Amino acid sequence: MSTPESPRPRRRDRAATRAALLAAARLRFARDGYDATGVRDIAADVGVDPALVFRYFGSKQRLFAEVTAGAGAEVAAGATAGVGTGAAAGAGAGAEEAGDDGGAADLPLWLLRSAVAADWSDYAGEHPFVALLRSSGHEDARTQLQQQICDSYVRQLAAVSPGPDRELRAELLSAWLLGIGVARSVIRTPRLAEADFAELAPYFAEIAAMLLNRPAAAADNTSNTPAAAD
Amino acid sequence: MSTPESPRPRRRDRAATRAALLAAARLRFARDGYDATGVRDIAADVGVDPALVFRYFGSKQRLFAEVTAGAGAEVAAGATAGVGTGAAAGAGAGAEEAGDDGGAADLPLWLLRSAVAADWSDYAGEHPFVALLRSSGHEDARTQLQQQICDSYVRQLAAVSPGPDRELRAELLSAWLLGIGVARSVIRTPRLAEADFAELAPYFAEIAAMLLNRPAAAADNTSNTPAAAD
DNA sequence: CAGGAAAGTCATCGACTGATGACTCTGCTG
DNA sequence: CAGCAGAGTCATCAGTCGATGACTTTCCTG
Repeated sequence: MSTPESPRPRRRDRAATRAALLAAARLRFARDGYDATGVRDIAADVGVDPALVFRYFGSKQRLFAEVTAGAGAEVAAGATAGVGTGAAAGAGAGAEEAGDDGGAADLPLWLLRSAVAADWSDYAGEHPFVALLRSSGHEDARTQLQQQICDSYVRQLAAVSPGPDRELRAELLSAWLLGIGVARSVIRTPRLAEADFAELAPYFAEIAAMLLNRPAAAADNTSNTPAAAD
Repeated sequence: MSTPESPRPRRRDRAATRAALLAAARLRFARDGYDATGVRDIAADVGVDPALVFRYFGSKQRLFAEVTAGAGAEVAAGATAGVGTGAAAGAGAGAEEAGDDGGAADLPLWLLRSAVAADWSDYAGEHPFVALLRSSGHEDARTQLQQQICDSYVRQLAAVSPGPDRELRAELLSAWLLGIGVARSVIRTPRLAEADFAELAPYFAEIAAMLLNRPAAAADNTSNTPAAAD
């Protein structure tokens, strides 16, 4: 339904057909998840016979692996090169001229924008990580997800964070980014689902700075922290 | 594998068999998701014929609906009655004597403990929300998830938060809780997956207090301001 | 134009899914 | 003991899934 089929019988082109199948699979997997996506659906989107999927990719699993590898590469490329350049980010929000003072301090905001405002129309409108989460029942998806999140989010956030426990704090912030994506597009929490980048940025920037820059927060508020644990 | 089958042919008891099927389904759905769970699997766990599932629940969908309704009720009951009483929370961490100072200020920490330290062994060891997320491909699951999260998390967090935008801030905190659960059990981020409640509580308490108590943070820092904290 | 490599199609397989209805067996009651 | 209501089982259906291999059609090349 997404790809309008042309009346012409589609000129034979191995590379183009393969790419079209890959794009259709990317969209389907992102929107419906691995299990709910059938090989016949993907082929129907492109307008070819389902057998071509196996001809070009070997199996549904391998097609999925190729899709997720591409998604991971795309996110990783953006995360490493995006900060400071501001490339490939402008979608809905208007605030694009982020101060290019240092770059490192902008990383959390750049990740937030990538999560809520970037153009992920190739992935059913969601950040690839959230889309990949739909297929988390499969080992391949989880492995890719863990590796890509650690590489793209945690490692870089930890790199701009001083003090001990900086990995834990980086993972906490990564978890927040992920949770925001899930809440917006999967659960559709009313207020958050319609918020744009400009509305979330102040809160996120303040807390990200606090979390990343402060090694060990105030440990005195033991109102109900387990004091006798250790 | 989870339910040890007794060698005796299982005395006939409609209520007990129904309850056993429900428990087995809860575990399977939580661990593997709706699609990956077969009616035959559930019946095999209990040791009865798959046809009994349809006899007692009508369809797989209705069985799933009953499971999720129970999960939602369990979470909601804990969220409404748990703060101040500290009931049904002690699992891994030993501290149960929550400071009964006010109750409202403890809500975020209570939710965190419920997410990372409560005994959810009936749900494959994960918070029901995270478990339910595995079946998010189905409308029923998403509806339940949205309703329960709004009722159990957002509404109560917004109730203890002053000022404008308190719903958005409550949803942001709810998203963080959700993201922490996903990162810990689905993605298995290394540092966060092994952290316990005591390790996370200081960070979470500080940021939750900041997010909930401050109506609108500094709105000028769209780029980066770690300075205008307090 | 002739031929062949390759792009694409067709029919079909075997396994598995949720679901149905007729059946058997158990255990309580009179 | 007889009988009956109902708990549990069996065989089976219709549909879908991923996957395979033989087939047909296209298009480039000589």
